[in-house]
Amino acid sequence: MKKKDIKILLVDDEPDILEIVGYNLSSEGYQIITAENGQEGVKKAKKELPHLIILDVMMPEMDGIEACEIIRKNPNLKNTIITFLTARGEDYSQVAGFDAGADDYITKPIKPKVLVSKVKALLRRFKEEDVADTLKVGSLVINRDEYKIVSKGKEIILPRKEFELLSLLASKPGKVFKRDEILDAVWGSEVIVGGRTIDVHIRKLREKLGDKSFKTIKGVGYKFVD
Amino acid sequence: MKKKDIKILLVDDEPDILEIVGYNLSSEGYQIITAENGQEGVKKAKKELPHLIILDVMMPEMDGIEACEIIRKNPNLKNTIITFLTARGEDYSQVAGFDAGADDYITKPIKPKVLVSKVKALLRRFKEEDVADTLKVGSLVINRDEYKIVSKGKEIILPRKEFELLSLLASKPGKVFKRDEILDAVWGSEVIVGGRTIDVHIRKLREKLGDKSFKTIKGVGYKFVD
DNA sequence: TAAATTATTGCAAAAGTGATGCCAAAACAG
DNA sequence: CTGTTTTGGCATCACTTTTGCAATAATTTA
Repeated sequence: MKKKDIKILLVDDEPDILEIVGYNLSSEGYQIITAENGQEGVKKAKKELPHLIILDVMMPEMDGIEACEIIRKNPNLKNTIITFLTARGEDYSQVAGFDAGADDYITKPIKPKVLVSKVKALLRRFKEEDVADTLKVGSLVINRDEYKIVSKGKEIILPRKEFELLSLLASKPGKVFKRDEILDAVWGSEVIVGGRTIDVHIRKLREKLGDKSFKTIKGVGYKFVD
Repeated sequence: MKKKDIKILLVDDEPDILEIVGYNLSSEGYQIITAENGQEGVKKAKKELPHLIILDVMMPEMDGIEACEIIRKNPNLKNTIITFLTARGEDYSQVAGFDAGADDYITKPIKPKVLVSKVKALLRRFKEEDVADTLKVGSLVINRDEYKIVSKGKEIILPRKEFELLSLLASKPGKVFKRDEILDAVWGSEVIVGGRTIDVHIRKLREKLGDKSFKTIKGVGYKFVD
């Protein structure tokens, strides 16, 4: 994974901090996303699935601790690195922070050099392959490595064929896949299966993920919409 | 083992000390972790498995001596180097410290140059291979060098194949390893073994480490979850 | 346009298939 | 000789596929 592909989410209510931290990290080549309070932070974390989150402890609306706890509960963010920003001497914050699931903390005042090297150190955990090969479509996250999907925050385990069918359809939301395209991709060109087989699998997916996600185009095939 | 991979845990209740020592060591390229009291120190030591721990003797909550004793009892930290920070002239501390299992001590006031060279000297003991090559996953610690694992505080000896299988699966918790990936990695691509061999080893691991840690994805492979 | 015909898809239950768990015993290695 | 690894044979269970029919939509015909 290249530096450019690494997303860092910055959450702080002070624009100055966002500015200085953001500047230093983006000039290192990282992709920076910012949020100005805990709620926005949580929202963006879920949406962007960043690799590292830097979270100010003291914030209006929702403080960093609470945000951290919420983020950690999301199965897609379980492995995201979270580090707190705390004023020096705020003992309490640090302990509570670790309890909430933080990986590290950075003390203010911030020294750019220290910050950057800390971030590098934290990200070093990720080897290239460690970054999950995930596909995100609407409220749906498909994780090919772990062979699981997360829909609306809930993990769902799918059998093999259903998983592959879903992966195919969700790979291009809106696109209509013809029945023989589906057969080719999921079942392979050699295998001969009856015509009703696809319907049945579509039906299973509809049961598990909701009716409206899969649309039938009569005489043609199916498509996935989010 | 590279410098960047060496973790040093700093435990001191004075932020200034953490600051100055941390700064000097991290600019030498070491990875620094800090804690502000003994309890937090012990917690982080267990979590991070640092290679060197610098421990202030006088601290609220839990003093350095006590922390040191606790740390030494943990099988995963048996070989960690522990050095005390003591005010000059505190003879008593030094003696008690060695009893508690410390390897060295550093006297305040701290001179950066002395500190850095002392740390280097202490770490020099480690030849590259000596640094325990451990992998920590949830309540499980895998020590590739010593060919043993520690699960929930208990040491478990595993036969070679079982150990390698576990290492592989635990190297990426959550990731599904396909049967042929497993065969390739554990048995090697030349060796041909029957299909039931993997099951049997998985079963052994389940017996020894608990059922729920290993999940079967039918038609795909296995994954480890913590 | 309405009704009838035909093609296409939805659905549920049943049957089929194959992968996995498990055991006991053989082969192997130290 | 002891503990580890591999194998083969079943039993089982989960997933896949089939099948037959109902429902729906498209097409034709009156």
